[in-house]
Amino acid sequence: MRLEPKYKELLNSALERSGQRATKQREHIYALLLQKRNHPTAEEVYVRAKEDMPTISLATVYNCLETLAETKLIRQVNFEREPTRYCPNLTKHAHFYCRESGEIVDVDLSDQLLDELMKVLPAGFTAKHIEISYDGACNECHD
Amino acid sequence: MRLEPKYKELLNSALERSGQRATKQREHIYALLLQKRNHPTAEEVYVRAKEDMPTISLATVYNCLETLAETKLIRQVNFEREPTRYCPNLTKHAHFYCRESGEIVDVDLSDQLLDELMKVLPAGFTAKHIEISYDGACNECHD
DNA sequence: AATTATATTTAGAATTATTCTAATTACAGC
DNA sequence: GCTGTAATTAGAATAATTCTAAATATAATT
Repeated sequence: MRLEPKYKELLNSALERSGQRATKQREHIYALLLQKRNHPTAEEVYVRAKEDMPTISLATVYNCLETLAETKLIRQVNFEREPTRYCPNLTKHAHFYCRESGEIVDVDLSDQLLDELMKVLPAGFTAKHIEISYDGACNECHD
Repeated sequence: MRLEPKYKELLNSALERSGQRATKQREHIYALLLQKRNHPTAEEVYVRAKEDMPTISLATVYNCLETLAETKLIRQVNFEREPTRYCPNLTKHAHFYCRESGEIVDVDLSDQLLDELMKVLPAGFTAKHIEISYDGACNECHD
């Protein structure tokens, strides 16, 4: 698993900015999220991480994911109370959860649409973030 | 705690439709959600329910909330992995979570806006439901 | 109204994702 | 190469929720 220079830069500067160290584990987990972008759970990340780094622990996986999320390199994705999933796509997007296949797909959102969503807030309310989740059937699972 | 006839009707027909029985506990929990619409957690519902019905159990509270959600009389509301909250507002709306006060406020959504949100889905995708959550500061908590 | 069948409630145990703890290891600056 | 701090690790702890099996309530039938 190679972490492209571009992302290595991103990781290093994000960690430095928040006063945290660059470690093998953090790099490995970041690389693996970037390489296969299928919104894995912590458990799934753990399984994948062990392939190349057999001594890594589940606690470390949680710690690394937490650090990456804190430094805004990845996003946490939640559907109801299912295990949290992780997403390295930093563009503005929503998530579509297919009830058939269980797959999660990114849905791009325009600034304009996000703007409209902000405008419907009552007076005096200011949102730092909007989270949008669709659920239904994806193109492969025609219902 | 009185359940208005209108809502008693709603409850009874929803339960009947799904082949479930009308019980004191279900009615009580539904009434209490309608009476104070502050998006309580199951634990909070439990505390409130015991005031008038001291022998009710937490498991029953969970069961009743589940039944009410299943029959679409209430909605489950989730923020990240915090405890699920319950909401008897059946109009199309999003939720605003104030990080300061912890309060959750309903935000009405127009059909038009929901339509636009549906339109940004990739071809072949059909959503049964869209869940929208804002988080930031409410009017009382000017940051 | 009594009988029966099924659904619901209940208390407590079990589960599951996640966080915490304390000891060990790694890293950065001197 | 030391020294101090941060990160990793294994395993225990936590917290929300679900499950289990027995007791009770409700509805349907006689």
